[in-house]
Amino acid sequence: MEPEILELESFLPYRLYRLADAVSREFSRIYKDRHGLTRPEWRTLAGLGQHGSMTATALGEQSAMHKTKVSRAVAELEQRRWLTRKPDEKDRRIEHLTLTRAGLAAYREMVPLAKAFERELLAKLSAGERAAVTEGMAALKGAFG
Amino acid sequence: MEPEILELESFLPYRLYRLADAVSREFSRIYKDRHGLTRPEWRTLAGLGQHGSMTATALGEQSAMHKTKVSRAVAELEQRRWLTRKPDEKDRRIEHLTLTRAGLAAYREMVPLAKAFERELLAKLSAGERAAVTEGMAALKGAFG
DNA sequence: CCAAACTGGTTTCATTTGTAACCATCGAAA
DNA sequence: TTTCGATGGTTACAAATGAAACCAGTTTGG
Repeated sequence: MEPEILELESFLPYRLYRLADAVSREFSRIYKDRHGLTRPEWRTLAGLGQHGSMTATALGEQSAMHKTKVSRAVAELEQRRWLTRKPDEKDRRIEHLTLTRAGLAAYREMVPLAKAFERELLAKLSAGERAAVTEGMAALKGAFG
Repeated sequence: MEPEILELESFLPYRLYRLADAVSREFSRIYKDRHGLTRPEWRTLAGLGQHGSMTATALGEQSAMHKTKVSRAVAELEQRRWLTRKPDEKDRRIEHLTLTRAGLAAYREMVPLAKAFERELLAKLSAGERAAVTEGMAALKGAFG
């Protein structure tokens, strides 16, 4: 019997990973080069900018990060004085995280850059291709739960 | 002026990364749980299984790995006696890597599992969705170079 | 022929990551 | 109330990673 061969280049998990990695790496220049942020730090900033105030657990859920990543990212952003922690009144295990003025400023500076990045990427696609991207990703996401 | 907000959940780089990570993590069980391989090791195995014999540099190009990753993966697989190195006759810097019988056996065992994984994932999609995935990924890949 | 530039590959070091253990606090049940 | 299991979050430790330095060996240009 013919030995089976797997063509890595067309193997879905590989292609998907490679693509995400390339896009992500390119995008990371926006927060890494500019402010020396790591990805978890960027996501933390993005989460808090978007929602105003969150707990570490909520951050982890929203942005799909392990709690240790969140913990370290928060610690770093706190060092920079980009966010502050406020203990919860009722439950003393919980801390509410909020961006400081400086953190908010950084966030506001980065949002347009992020949007421009996405826009420019999508602008290279035809309308049909954009639709395919949207549909394909939604389908995969759905298929995966 | 209204402060701009970025919705992380619908931000393309984030969604893409998250999806790839989920798929990749799930797939990794096949080589990690079964043989304790890392991703670079799996890719090395896959590359050699597919092409028969390659240099480290070629491996890196084919499977998008940094040369240090290749170097370490190769060293580990050599330890396991899953591959051997043969120096090039003409150019003594180069080594030709080939799977041993044991390496090939592991490869042959994993290929059907990998294919089944992909097949089952795609089976959850409609024909149209599958087409969308294919088109969308190709478009993004093209847009990115 | 020889120095300089380049290439294949490894090693070193600092950083990032994941797992598991951990500490404190809370909620429920006896 | 006391105890026990869950939860929010941090820390410790080991493994994975990336950047840059490094060591051959090879090519190129003078």
